[in-house]
Amino acid sequence: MTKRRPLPVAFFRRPAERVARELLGQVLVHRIGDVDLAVRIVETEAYLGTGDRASHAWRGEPTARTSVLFEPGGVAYVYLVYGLHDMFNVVTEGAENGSAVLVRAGEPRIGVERMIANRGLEGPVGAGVVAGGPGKLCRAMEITRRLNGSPLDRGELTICRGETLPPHSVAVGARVGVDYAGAAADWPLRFAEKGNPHVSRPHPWRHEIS
DNA sequence: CGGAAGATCCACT
DNA sequence: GTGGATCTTCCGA
Repeated sequence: MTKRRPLPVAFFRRPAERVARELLGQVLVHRIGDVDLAVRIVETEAYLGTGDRASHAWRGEPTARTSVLFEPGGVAYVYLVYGLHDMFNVVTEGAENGSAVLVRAGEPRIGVERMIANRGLEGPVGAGVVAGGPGKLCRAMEITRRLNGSPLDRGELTICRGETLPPHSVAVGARVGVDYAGAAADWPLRFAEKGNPHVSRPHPWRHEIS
């Protein structure tokens, strides 16, 4: 029941780093029947695919799990980590390199009570508790592997036009939880809205443009 | 075909 | 700050 316009696929068919940065401030909407759940995206990470040891697609060849990473940008890549948590990503660029953007945190906007219930909590809750983390966001938004490969410019799960953050509002740092990735672990591919309390965790931001 | 490791979260010390 | 939960995926043999 949200009157918003989904971003066109052209938005996603650009370099992952650019998409990750510009996804901040946009709105992720999950329409379930006639009910909407929505969060404003406040934290993302780019995964470059081929050659990026932190990426599931770093070898450059699709596998059973990663086949949707090698589809043209604009579809969802949802997978399970640690046997417990779903992770929601947006596939970017063309079909060549398997790049994607992980959505790490959102600011609850629509359907907040339902999201709180989905997380097994009772309101009111503090900032970042409901969707401040990739696993928490998926749980709150009812995003599961069922939506793997789903288009994001139409249908049940969409990313809609919100706002575009000015450069001075964006913090940049190293990606979280990828220590195994060698040199790629230090690449500055994590983006967040500067100072937003819903961001998943404090981190030594590498460039805080003020 | 076995096993190691994982883009996390939560409870507990 | 540390450890356990939980299970799929993928590599190497």
